[in-house]
Amino acid sequence: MPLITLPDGNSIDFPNKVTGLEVAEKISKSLSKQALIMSIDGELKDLFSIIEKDCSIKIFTSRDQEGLDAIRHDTTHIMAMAVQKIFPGTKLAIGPAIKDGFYYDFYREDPFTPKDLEKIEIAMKEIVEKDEITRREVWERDKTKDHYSKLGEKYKVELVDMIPEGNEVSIYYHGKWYDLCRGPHLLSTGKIGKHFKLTKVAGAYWRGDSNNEMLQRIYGTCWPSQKELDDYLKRIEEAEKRDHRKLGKEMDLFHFREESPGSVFWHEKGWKLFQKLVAYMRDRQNKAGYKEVNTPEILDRALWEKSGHWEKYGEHMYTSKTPDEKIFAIKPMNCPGHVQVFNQGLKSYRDLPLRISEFGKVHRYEPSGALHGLLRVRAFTQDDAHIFCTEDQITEECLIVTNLILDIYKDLGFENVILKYSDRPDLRVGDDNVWDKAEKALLDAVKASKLEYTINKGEGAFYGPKIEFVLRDAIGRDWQCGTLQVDLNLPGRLEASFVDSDGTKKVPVMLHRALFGSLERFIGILIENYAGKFPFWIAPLQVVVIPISEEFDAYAKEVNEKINNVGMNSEVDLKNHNLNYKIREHSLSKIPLLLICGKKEVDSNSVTIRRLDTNKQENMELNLFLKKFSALNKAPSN
RNA sequence: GCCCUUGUAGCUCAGCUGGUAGAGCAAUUGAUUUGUAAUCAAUAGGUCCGCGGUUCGACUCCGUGCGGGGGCACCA
Repeated sequence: MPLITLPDGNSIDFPNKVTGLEVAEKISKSLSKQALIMSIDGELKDLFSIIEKDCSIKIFTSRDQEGLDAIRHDTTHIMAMAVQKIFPGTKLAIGPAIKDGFYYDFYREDPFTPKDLEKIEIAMKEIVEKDEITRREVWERDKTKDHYSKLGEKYKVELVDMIPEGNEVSIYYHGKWYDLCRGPHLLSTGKIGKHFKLTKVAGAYWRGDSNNEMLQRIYGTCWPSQKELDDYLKRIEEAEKRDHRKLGKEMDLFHFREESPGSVFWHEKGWKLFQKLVAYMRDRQNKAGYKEVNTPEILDRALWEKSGHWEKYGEHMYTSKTPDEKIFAIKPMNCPGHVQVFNQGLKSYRDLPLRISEFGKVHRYEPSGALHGLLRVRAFTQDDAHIFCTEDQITEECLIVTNLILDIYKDLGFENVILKYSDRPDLRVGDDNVWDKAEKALLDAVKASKLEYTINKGEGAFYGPKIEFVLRDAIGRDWQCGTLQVDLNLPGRLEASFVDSDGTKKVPVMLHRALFGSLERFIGILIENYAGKFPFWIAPLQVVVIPISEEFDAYAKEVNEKINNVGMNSEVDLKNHNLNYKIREHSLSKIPLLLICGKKEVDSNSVTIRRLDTNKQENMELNLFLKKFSALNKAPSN
C-alpha cells in the first residue's frame, strides 16, 4: 500500500506494489514515454524496480543530468555488447558515463582501428533496433567472482572485490548479454535513440595506475536528439578553430621545433604580446609594493638538495655538468633564489612584509606525453613572487594578493573566476598550530573574495595550504592559472630569519604566488579565449595603414610613423595588391584597426578606420585618431 | 613515460596495390594603380622527418629513432 510522494509535494496512494514506470504512467502518459530512470528517497533506481513501501520519487528524463548520464551509461553497455560480438574474447574493464559522453575500457591483444569503430557503431545500431529488454539480477559475491574467473574476465573479478561489503552485486542483462554493473539502466536498448557517435580510441591504465597494464579505451558521445548531437560536434569544431597552436602559426606568433621539444620559439609578434603582458604585470606589481629581482638560472646542486627539490623532483630537473665535473641544476622554481636574496643582510620585522618578485624563466623536464602547445611546456616564465612575512601578516597579505589577481584577470577579460582551496595533506611538515593559522588566513581570503569556491580536503602541498585561481573562458572552459601558497617549510630549511620586535630571531613565513602562472600558458589561454582577436591594448600589431594606391604611399608612411611614435604598434602595407586583397589579408590576421588612406584622407589630413569584424567606415582627423587611440592603448583599469 | 595515430614545397593538402613527386595559397618577377574580405600572367621552390633493412628499384613495404596529434599517467 505504498504512498508515493512526488517532487511537487503531492502524493499518490497505490493499492498494491508498483514499478516506477507504473507511477510515471499514473502521473502522465507523456512522462511515462520520456521517463528513463528514477530516484527513490534520493537513490537512483531502474524504472522497473518495484516499490513496496512509502517513499518519495523523482522520475528523470533526458532533460535531467541524471537522465542524460543514464542514456550514456546504457550506450556504453551497448558499445561493449557490440565489441564483444565483433571481437569475441575482448575483456571488459569499466565503462562509465562522463561529461558529454561515455567510454569503456577493454583488454584485447590487437588494437582497435578507426575502421573498427565504424563497425562497432553499426553493430550498436542493430542492438538499438532490436530493443533488447533490460533485466537486473542480484548475484552472490563468490558465485560472481567464480563465474567471471572462469570467463577469464579478471577485471570484473577485481571489480567485485571493490564493491563495499553489504552492497548488492548486481548484474544487468540487455537481452542475453550482461555486465556487472551498479546501474541504473533504461528499460531496453532502444531507449538510447540513435544520436551517438564513437569518437576516439585511447590507451588508459587499469584503475588509472601507471604500474598497471594499459587497456584500450573507446570514447563516444550520445545525445537525446540529433540537434543536440550536432550542436555538440559543432562546439568541438568551434573549439578547434580557437586552438592556440593553429592560431599561433596563422598569426605568426610562435613556433615549436624538434630541436627543443616543449620550448617556444617566439616570433616578433608573439614576443611583443609577451612583453606587453610583462610590462603590464610589472606596473601592477610595482604599484602593489613588490621589489623585482633577478636570480641565476643555474644553481649548484647542493642548494637544491638543501631545499628538498632534488630529492622530490630531481627526475624532472635539467642538470648541467661543467668541464670540471660539477653538477648544476637549471632552476625549476625561483623560490630558493628568492630566499637567498632575502638572506642577504640582516632582516628586521620592520622589513616585513617583503615582497620579492621576478619574471623567472624556469625549466622542468616534463614527460613527453604531457607537452601541449603553450599550455604545457618545458621552459616557461613565471610571474613569480615570494612574500616574506610574519604569521600575523598572512591574512592581510593573502587578501591583497587575491584582490590583485582578480583585478588583473578582469583587465584581461576574465570576470568569471573560481577558487580552489586545498588544506593540509596527511604527509606534511610544520606544526599543526601554524597550519591552523595558515589555513584560516587562506580561507578568510577565499571568503572575502565572495567568489564561488571549492574545498579540496587534503590536497594542499606538503609544505602548506594553497588557493588556486581558476578562470572561465569565453566558451565556458576552466583554466587554472594563478596560485597562492603558504610555505611553512622552505624558509626554515634555507635558514631564513629576521629579528623580531623583542630582539629574538624568528623564521619568516613565505607565501608563494603567481598571478598569470606561466606567461606562456596564459598567452595560450588568451589566444583561445579571444580566438586570436585580442583587445586593442594587448594586440601585438594594432594598426595596419593601407594606401589606396602607390600615389598615397608617402602619406601612409607618414601616418604609420606618427602612430608608432605615440607608442602604438603599426605597420604600413605598401605591397602591390588591391584594397580588397589587403583588407581580407589583414582581417584574417586579426589586426584590430585598418587605416585606409587615399585622396580624400590626404586632402583632409585624416584616416578612414575600419575595425576588425565590421565593414563600417569611420573617417577621423589624424591628430584626433592619435589622441583617441593612444588613450585606449592601456589596460582598462589604468 | 605508456597506448593509438601521424610526419610530402613557407602554409593547407593530393599522390591506388613499390618505377626518385603534384595542386591551391604564400614567395619572386612582370603587367595592373586599384575606395572596403582574394586582379592577371610567368617563374622559382622538395635529402617526401632521421637512420638501417627488404628489393633491380622505396615517398610508398619492414625495423628503429625523433617530432606532432588524441588519450592515460604526471604537473613543485
